[in-house]
Amino acid sequence: MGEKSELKREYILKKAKVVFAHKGYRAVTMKDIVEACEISRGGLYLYFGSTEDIFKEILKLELESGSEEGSGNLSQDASMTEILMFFLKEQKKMILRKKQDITIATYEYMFAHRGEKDSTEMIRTQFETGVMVLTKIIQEGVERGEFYCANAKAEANNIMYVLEGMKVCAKTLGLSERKVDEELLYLVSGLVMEE
Amino acid sequence: MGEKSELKREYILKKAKVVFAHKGYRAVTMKDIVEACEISRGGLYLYFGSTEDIFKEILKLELESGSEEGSGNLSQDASMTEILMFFLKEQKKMILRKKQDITIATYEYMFAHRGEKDSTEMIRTQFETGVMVLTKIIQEGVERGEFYCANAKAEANNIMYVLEGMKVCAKTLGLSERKVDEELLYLVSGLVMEE
Amino acid sequence: MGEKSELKREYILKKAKVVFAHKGYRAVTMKDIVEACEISRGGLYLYFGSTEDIFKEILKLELESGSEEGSGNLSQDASMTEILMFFLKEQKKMILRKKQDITIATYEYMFAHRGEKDSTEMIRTQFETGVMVLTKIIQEGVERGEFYCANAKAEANNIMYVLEGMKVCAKTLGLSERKVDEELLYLVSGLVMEE
Amino acid sequence: MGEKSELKREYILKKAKVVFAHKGYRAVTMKDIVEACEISRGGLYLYFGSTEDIFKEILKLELESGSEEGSGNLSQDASMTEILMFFLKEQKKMILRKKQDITIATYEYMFAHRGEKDSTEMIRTQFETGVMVLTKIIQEGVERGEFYCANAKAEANNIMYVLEGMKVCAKTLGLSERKVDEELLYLVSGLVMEE
DNA sequence: AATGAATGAGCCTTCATTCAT
DNA sequence: TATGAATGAAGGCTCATTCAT
Repeated sequence: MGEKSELKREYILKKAKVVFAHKGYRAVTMKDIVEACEISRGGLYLYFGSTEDIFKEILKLELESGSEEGSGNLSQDASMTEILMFFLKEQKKMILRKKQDITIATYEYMFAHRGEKDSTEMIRTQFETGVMVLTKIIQEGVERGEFYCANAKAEANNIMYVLEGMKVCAKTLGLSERKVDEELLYLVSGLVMEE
Repeated sequence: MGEKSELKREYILKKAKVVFAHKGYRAVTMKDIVEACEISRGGLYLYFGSTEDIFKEILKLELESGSEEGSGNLSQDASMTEILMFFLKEQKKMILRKKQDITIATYEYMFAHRGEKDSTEMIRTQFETGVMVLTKIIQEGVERGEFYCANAKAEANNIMYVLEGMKVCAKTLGLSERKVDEELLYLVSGLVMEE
Repeated sequence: MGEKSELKREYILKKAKVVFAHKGYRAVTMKDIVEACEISRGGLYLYFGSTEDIFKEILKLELESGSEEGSGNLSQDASMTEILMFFLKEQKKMILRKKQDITIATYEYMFAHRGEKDSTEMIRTQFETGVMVLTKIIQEGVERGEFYCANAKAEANNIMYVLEGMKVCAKTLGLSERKVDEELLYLVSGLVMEE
Repeated sequence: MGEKSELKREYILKKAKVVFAHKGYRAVTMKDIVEACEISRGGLYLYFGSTEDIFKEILKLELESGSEEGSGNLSQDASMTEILMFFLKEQKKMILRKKQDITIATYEYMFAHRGEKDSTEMIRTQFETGVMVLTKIIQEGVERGEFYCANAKAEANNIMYVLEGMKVCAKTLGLSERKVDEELLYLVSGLVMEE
């Protein structure tokens, strides 16, 4: 597979992502993707064998790009509160995002493949990474005297569950930006020293 | 449709619930349910017109039965801590339940019908009821001097998001009983006075 | 079968006729008729074994009632022109009739059973009766010097074909009352002496 | 869809026409056509979405081919009587035709879609064209002194109704060639001067 | 690499007909 | 007589997947 095919793969994934964002995971058919890509049925099969294959790939790219973002843009002498706020702001974006949002498809994918270790591995890793990052932030904050927290790890887990809860609520019940802000504020206010 | 058919309706719902618990919402076909019920194709259509109809009914019964449970079994002089623990223990059961568990199907149903107000109404109500109940418990606990909490409503919301987060994690990433216990303990420990 | 059942038969036929008038012949199902009659499925089968049975019966009654009408209401010293006009006016009613009109159903029935001698017998008889009646009218008119016609039988046939043609056109292409009047007038004007 | 598929479309239409000729319009199922064509169910749906689509197409072709025929084959110095006879002979063919005859299907189609303007448009046009052609023939015949007719338009309409009447009688009651000949002869004899 | 026609399995839905009550 | 639940056949439609070109 030369460069050219690699470009086509990416093209397909880009178009397919839109489809998954619209229709979720289970409802998407190879036909949907073929139509979105405006290529032939056979053509698609040269690159991907099933909607599952395609979605896995999209999900992988999504998670990779996600982990890259988290890093940059913060001046090195930022306070831990600032860093925490930044982390939460990123999460807020994901919770409220509408365009190119494959959250629902991802949940459906995981429901469909629950029990298959390697299908959910990526997501589990992402969650655990979140816990780790938060733990570090909180610990550092405590050490610097910015935060008060008796158990950083537990608090980190707690925050991650809250975020996950809001994510799923946003996609099912709907969630206003105000509600998200209130909740995130509450989380932070539980940590910072003035408590 | 007399008494007899009412029994059959219930029979179908019972069998169908097992199917939805196994396969989620979208993957379930009328054929699946016909086979689970060991009745004829046409026979099923006498009672329900689609998997959606059937699932809606199951969901309604589920939520109704859920709201009935919450009430009883607590002596009237129970401490608010005991009442909170009871509430959380019920939630824990739902988070970890394996048999007859239509959690995944319910999420899929909501994804499939997001945006349709009346389809998600029941669930939204349930969530809001949870918030209200928790708020009352916390307020009463604060008044009695059992709990410390500056903002009962916000804390109640926070707890509900955590519970939702754990519910969805349990169905996707998997969640051990120990993890759930740890988290619930952490939630309670954040409220009780010794803090 | 007592009186009571006879009444029920008639009730069913009355209700079924409305259904056939609405939906034609082929599209009508036993279910349609059951619903129109507001009786049970099994109940209908006690009286009729199929939509064909029912329609045959309706058609028989229709044709019988039709032949009764033709007779009355003309003073015995009416001119042949008047009698012819009366005949054509009756035909016109049938061509333009909208309510309780089973013309389309009848055509569909005959198409479905073409080749079965006894199914179409009634209709053939009706047509031939029409030819005979017209022939008599014309002959008598010629004898009385009211009409001019070299071949009464051929003219009668001709008129019957025109009527049949207008009937089918009315049900397919649509036909205004004016058009029918023009055509009937043309037919009569071809007969009366002033030609 | 290239040339090849166009061939297949035509192949399907050819086979389907036989089915419609045999079974009429309403009774024909996609399965019938699939079997007549010896292709797969899905294969048929690549070309046509319903029996209605297929029949519409067949009808269109039928009417187009019909209008082409009428033209040629008459020497330019033919008498109007000859031209009229030719026209009627063509009609006679259509009235008595047995093979590839979709007359019944066409009536059923119109009954099923009565009231839908564009579904019946083609047929209405055909009828009106018939009237126009006949009117011209008669007028010309009168001018040349071959025919006697006080009202060409009315006579043309009259003839068209007769033809329609015979067509529908042929498909319902049955009509012998002799009967048709008698009637057509009577029509002509009513026009030519010797009257 | 790419096309898109073709296949056949599978689900949805409706109906005529039966039968226990 | 009358009911209406139940059955199973039949037809509609869509989709994943293959394959000749």
